[in-house]
Amino acid sequence: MSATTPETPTKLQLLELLAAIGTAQWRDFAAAAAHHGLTSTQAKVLAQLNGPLPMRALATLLVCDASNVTGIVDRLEGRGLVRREADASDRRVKNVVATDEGREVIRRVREEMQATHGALDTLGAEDSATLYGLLARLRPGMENNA
Amino acid sequence: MSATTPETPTKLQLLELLAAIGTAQWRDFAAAAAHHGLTSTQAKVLAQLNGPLPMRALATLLVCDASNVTGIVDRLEGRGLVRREADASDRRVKNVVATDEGREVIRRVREEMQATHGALDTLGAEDSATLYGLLARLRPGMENNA
DNA sequence: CGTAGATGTTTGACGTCATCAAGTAATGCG
DNA sequence: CGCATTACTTGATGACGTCAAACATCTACG
Repeated sequence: MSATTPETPTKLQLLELLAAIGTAQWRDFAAAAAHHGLTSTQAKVLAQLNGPLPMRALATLLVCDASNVTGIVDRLEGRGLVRREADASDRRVKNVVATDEGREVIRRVREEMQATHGALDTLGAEDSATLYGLLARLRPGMENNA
Repeated sequence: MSATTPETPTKLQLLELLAAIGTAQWRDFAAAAAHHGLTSTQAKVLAQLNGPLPMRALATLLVCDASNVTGIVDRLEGRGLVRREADASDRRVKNVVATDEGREVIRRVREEMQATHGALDTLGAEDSATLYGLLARLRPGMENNA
């Protein structure tokens, strides 16, 4: 057992620790994105684009107004990282697709999250598995909105 | 053992899961803040104010430009959630202090993070301790920036 | 079929967050 | 004193975020 068992933490302590890790990872992500001339929001959008996605779906994923997505995609399109394509079956929708350059940029951003990578490297295989299991149990409850 | 041991996850999987949890918690926080008429940034500032803090220190904590803090504190002060106080020993600095109302509001925001609280409640004492231990090991590496 | 209502996207107005550059005031040290 | 440093503010500018309104297209129902 490489994970020692500390005293049972307060829910508040756990919450605070979770928040700290979350913001640290976010900072790491934002810094890596900035390194490539992207805002964190732009990088976040790019990160969602595994396949073509309608504007509306993007807005839903980002939990923001659809009109907001217009501007973000405009700027990404201006840099050639993304393309709008007409949808075959519904002429109202425009599908957003990452260009080759866009895919490459987001790949590098992920690669360059040094701090996060380094931290994860300190965990052995067994601890990683344990952490993964615990977080996986947390996830569904946290994504259920009110 | 209530935590089953899953297959060893990829570093990428773990990273993605961590990101998902982080954004879910952030959404929860932002929603609770909005419920009290605060932007997430304002709530974040309020959350830092355990004691009096100079503007500059606040900017350092938020990892942003000092000029940015001016506006945020202006708006919080406008709502009576925060006060600027002259520093006794250095007349250049202004210490930001949460008012009673400010403390009350941030207390409620923390209370109302339903999703996060609910998710944490699904973990037993032992699992909480394990998670806490693992995250605590991750934290220092993630906060060391490049 | 044909129109009424729902849906996807964009535009415009507006407020907040973020940066940078410049200005003012106070500190501190030679 | 003089001069660099530090703390805070102001003003310009851009990205994000919301809402309301316009527009085209789809869908359902009579």
